[in-house]
Amino acid sequence: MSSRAGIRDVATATGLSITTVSHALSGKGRVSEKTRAIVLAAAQELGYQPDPIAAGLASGRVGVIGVPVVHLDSRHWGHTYRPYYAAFTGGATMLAVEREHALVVVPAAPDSGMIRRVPLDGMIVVDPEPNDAILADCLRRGIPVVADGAPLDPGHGDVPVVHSDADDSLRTLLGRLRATGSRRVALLTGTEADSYTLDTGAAYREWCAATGNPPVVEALQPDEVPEVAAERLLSGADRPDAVHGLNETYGEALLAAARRLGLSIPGDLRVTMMCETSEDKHWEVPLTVISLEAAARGAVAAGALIDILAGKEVGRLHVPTRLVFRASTGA
Amino acid sequence: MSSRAGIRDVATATGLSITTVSHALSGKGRVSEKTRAIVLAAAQELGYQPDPIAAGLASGRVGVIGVPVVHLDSRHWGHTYRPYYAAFTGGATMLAVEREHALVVVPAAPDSGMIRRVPLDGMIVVDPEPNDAILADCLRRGIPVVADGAPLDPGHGDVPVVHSDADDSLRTLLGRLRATGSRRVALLTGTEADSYTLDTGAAYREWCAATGNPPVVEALQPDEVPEVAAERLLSGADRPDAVHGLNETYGEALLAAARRLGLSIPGDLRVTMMCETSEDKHWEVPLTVISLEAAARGAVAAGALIDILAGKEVGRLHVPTRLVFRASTGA
DNA sequence: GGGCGTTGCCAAAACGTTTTCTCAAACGTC
DNA sequence: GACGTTTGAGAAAACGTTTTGGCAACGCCC
Repeated sequence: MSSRAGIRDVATATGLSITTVSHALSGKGRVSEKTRAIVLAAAQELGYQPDPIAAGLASGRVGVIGVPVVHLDSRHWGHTYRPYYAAFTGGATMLAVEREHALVVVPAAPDSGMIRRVPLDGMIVVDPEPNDAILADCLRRGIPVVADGAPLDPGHGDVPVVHSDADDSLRTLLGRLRATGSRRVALLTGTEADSYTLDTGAAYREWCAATGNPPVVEALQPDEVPEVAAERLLSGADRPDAVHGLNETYGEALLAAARRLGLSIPGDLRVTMMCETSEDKHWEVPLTVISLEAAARGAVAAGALIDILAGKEVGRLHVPTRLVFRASTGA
Repeated sequence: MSSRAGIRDVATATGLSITTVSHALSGKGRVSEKTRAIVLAAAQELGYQPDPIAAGLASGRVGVIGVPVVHLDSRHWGHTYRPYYAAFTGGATMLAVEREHALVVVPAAPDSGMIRRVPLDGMIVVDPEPNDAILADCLRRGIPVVADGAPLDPGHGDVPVVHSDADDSLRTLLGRLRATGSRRVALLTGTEADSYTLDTGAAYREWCAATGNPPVVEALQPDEVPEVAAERLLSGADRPDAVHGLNETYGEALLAAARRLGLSIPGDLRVTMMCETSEDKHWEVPLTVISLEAAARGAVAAGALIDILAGKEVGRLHVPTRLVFRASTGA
């Protein structure tokens, strides 16, 4: 009676075989209703809890999928990634639980190798870099991976990717600003080299080149708080008449800076931003936002991964961006 | 050559036994340097990665500790818990990695039973409730637990707890406000029934009763944003001359409301708050804050848990609160 | 050269499940 | 009553490691 009860104890307690107990509890084999009831009662009585590790070894599956989080130590994490990750994992968790899986978030430095030690059936890698160490770890370990966002280099050919049309939406948004009168549409961004920041910057510059909008990019300097950069952008000589914030933190910084400088929105300045968290904040003006729909993306990624684990083929994964025009852009 | 290489493949490739390969890779047994080099080379060559599940079953340890997150769906989560959890898991992760463990965050509804399926050696339960379902799950499953914060009911006798002196610090803080002239020190809080909210409220009321400060408590109504409650508190007839915010979200709401109402800080109003995240934000006034030192608490909890897993006894766990007086209280 | 500790390696037994295969009994059907 | 088919249950083989206990071989000391 020292250690916990195992399936063997349930078997001997009921006088049945281990096989029958396993079948009765999992509902897999053929077991009469009467026997099943006996087993259930005995298991309850003994406080039997199947050992997930042993079950995992035998079945080859542990029912756990992981999401590595890698930017934890960077300042950028708090501004850009955390809101996205929070929404993403929320959506992924809901779907995973629906489908009898657990989702774990593994804070992991790319080189610590920790990710290799965690028992997992599969992994969702968010915004992988061109030669992503974590992604490589997973593939080497042989566990299925679904990627969120960035397309991958050809090396990892067959990793399904949840695609995004964020660039298209950004162009649509900027185009609308320009079509309704804005002549200096600026971008408030960061200097980090992650793919979201880079892609957004590139899309903005391309759009400028294509439309004749003067490219005005203000980037946070290292160790600078967003409000300072926003204020610098808005107090220069050629003040922009519209600004898109890379994320909600920067967007709110724009609001704060405008307030401090006495600029009215949308009269003196139009403001838009990417926003992944709830939009019911107490902004002074309803904001035009573009959302990647992080929660939906998480759910799609988790669903695809669980499909793969179940042996199903997955098709093209895509979550459309959502674009909402509100008063901060005059409509 | 179909599936991944196992330890057996390394053994046959080198002509050594499985035992020797295991010893060479783990550094546990007695293996000559020459043999070890041969094994390492072969393992590298074959891309061998030990299966964490099999290793876990054999050794009884998977090297993973978990932190369940349970409030994800509540609005309160975003205001109060998320900053604390973020800092806490950050500290816990750092320490876990230092000591060769991985930390996973398990988003778990208390009744979903998911927590029972994740292979774990131990768990850190943050702010457990009086009859905490997750805590009970862990104990039933027989895995060691360390609790953060709330003392536990006697049922779970021997769970180590990271203690806090938040109540003492709050009394010190409030006392200082009163000693330096504040006569109506209010509290901006929520209506949630979690232990942090309840304990803070109780400590405040006790302090009021003991000192004669009129108890002024403003609580967010359900579905209300903090700014609205803050503005209500500050625009009433008997406006308080100092307010303590339950968390950084509420504290910032107080700043926003004061700004909107044209109140100067600390002239018209002193503001203090609990704050767990970085304090280098761009507040208009340097703020007096009280910090539970969430990151340190996470590290202490993780360290204690790993000690327990290693068979060591742990003593009393305590992380002192940090109290910093700044300009928002006139000092 | 006998006793004894050390070194280097291995065979085999765990670890606690799931799963496959087999088997007996019960039940219909002609 | 012989012959499928279905039902209920069990024996035993995985699953891929770690760990225990043992066994030679070697060197050292007296």
